[in-house]
Amino acid sequence: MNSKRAIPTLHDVATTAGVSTATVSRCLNFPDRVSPRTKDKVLAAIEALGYSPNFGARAMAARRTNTIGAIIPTMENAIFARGLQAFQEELRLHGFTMLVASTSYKPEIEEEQIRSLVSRGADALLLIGHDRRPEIYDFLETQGVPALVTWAFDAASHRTSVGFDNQRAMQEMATEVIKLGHKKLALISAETANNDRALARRTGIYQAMEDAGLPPHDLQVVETSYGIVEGANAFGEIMGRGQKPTAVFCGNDVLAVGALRRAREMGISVPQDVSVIGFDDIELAQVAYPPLTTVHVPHREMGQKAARALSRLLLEGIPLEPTLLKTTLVYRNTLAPINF
Amino acid sequence: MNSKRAIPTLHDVATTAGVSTATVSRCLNFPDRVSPRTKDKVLAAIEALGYSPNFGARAMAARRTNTIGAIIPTMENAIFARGLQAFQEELRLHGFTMLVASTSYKPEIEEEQIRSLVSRGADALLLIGHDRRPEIYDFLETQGVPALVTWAFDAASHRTSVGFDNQRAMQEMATEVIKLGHKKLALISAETANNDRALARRTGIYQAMEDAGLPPHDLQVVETSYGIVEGANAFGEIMGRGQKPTAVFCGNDVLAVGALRRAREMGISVPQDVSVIGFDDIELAQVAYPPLTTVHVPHREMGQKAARALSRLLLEGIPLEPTLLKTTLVYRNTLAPINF
DNA sequence: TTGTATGCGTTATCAA
DNA sequence: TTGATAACGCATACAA
Repeated sequence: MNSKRAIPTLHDVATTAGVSTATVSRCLNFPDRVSPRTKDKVLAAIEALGYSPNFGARAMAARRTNTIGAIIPTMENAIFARGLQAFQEELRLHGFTMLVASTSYKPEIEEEQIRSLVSRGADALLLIGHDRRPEIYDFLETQGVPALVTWAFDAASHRTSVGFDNQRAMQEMATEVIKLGHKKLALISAETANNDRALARRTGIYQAMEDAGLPPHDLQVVETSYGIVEGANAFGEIMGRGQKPTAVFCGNDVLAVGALRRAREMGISVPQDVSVIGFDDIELAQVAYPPLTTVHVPHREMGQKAARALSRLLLEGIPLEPTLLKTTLVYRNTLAPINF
Repeated sequence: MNSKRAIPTLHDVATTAGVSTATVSRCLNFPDRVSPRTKDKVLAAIEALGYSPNFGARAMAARRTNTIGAIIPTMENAIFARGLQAFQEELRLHGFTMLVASTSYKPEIEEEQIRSLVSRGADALLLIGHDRRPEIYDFLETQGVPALVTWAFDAASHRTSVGFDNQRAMQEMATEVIKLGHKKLALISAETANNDRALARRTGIYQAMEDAGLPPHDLQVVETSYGIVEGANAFGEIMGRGQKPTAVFCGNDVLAVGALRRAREMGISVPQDVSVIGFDDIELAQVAYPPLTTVHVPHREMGQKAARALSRLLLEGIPLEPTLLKTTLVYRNTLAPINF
């Protein structure tokens, strides 16, 4: 009649099953190194008591957790969802569990989350982009926690990454847009302060303009935080000015969808009056109206390869190696030649 | 010149600072119970060594983790994002950390995740909906882990929840739709098998039809898994049949957006030819074209209240109590009277 | 204010 | 195949 039974431990299971704790432990971790008879007894005891192993104790004794942490800027939209999903699925195949944390794009929070996951015993970490204080990398090193950067690829960085070339991807798109006759360009960018992807994408446009003999300085840039509403407002701001662009690049699809929405509200036709270009090719891009012309990022492939690389490192000691993935341009209905 | 320094522990910090481990521990947990002088020494040592507390050891010694687990069906879309964000923000205020896990709407995976989070020492759990095997609740009880159900409110259930009445919400909407003259109704539903929210929403429509003297049996129901594409296909299926409805309810906004897309592709005008109704009122609903008429769910409020309830339980021992939140109907542009 | 000593639940080494 | 036992890193009751 105890109103509060204690939480069952390995020891309780051992007692109930009439064996030693070592045997119970083996039963859980190396089932074949234990006789069928004992195994049955133990499993029965586990079931009867509702035993669940204590992760902390296990981690401490085994010195590993089979857990890999993923730290992403935001869960609020689908940008990272598909890639993470693939990451998790692949990890699972190798016996690892994923732990996610988000940072709201704030470096302080990211550091906090990194420490938190390391402290929780993450065997490795998945990070987005290269941009962070060197102290963090030092910390990870002294803690012996390998980290893999994704969503970006920077040959110059000595940090290994599995990602794509943000600059080049955007540059390709911009080059096409310029070929179509667009000269007056604008960009709705995510904040570039602590975001190397956003920065690289902007640089890509500059580069394309330069290559085409257009003065990069003419690019109208509006930086804004994330969200459909923010994209809409930025678009309104740009189109409310004297010098109206004929093509508006967006740092990602979410901002682009916001832009499309505001365009509709303002009575501006896309792509007749202005072209709008996204980035990422998330599901939203297909269902936007009009369907969005954008840069396709191989999110699933990225997540999967990242998971494989990390698993192989942890399981077989195979070092991480830089992997560059290809992006492609997806033409839908929001981009038209200038002499439409 | 060691290529591999060991990970610093409390003991290392103590040695470096020339104090005992107890003092270092206090320094971390009760900074004011230690003299400024020693505190400085200790903090310096921590900094110098790059020390980070071992969560597992700490959890084991302290018998709590200040961590609350949240288990949601999916992270792939924004349905749960806003609520979770609010949940996390509020938890943070009370000193708790949120751990998220997702289940892909699969009961087996949910059970696995529940065990995993409990084993990780979660002090409490946030769950979505009531629907799960009683064994799970028993397990949580023997483990002493309180769980709070959200996204649903069932007065009949003895499990405490902070949520809204899915059936009533949908019933209200359906009643309005019927008042507008619609008699031929259809529903694109999420799979109802292990989803009490989806089930309740469907029941709500049945109820409204019955109240209005319409035979519930006439409701055309298509169940589908989650996603914009799935919603589109379901809509196509419904509109391809002989008996075309004049109003199509959707189990959530994501499915509805898919329906809108397919309608456009099929040359069907919304709401002139057919009305489309969503559920949830996520950001997507506002930017859909046409903007979606839907049921607004107070996601942020729900997350916040859930966090408060759990914090108070854990911190002050105040028991959880059932909380019913109100939903509202949001009229945008996808619903029109039948004699349009 | 500080230190000592013990225990938390598990794994893993070593014997049996 | 099994059992005894020593870590693992930390918090805390108690003593100083």
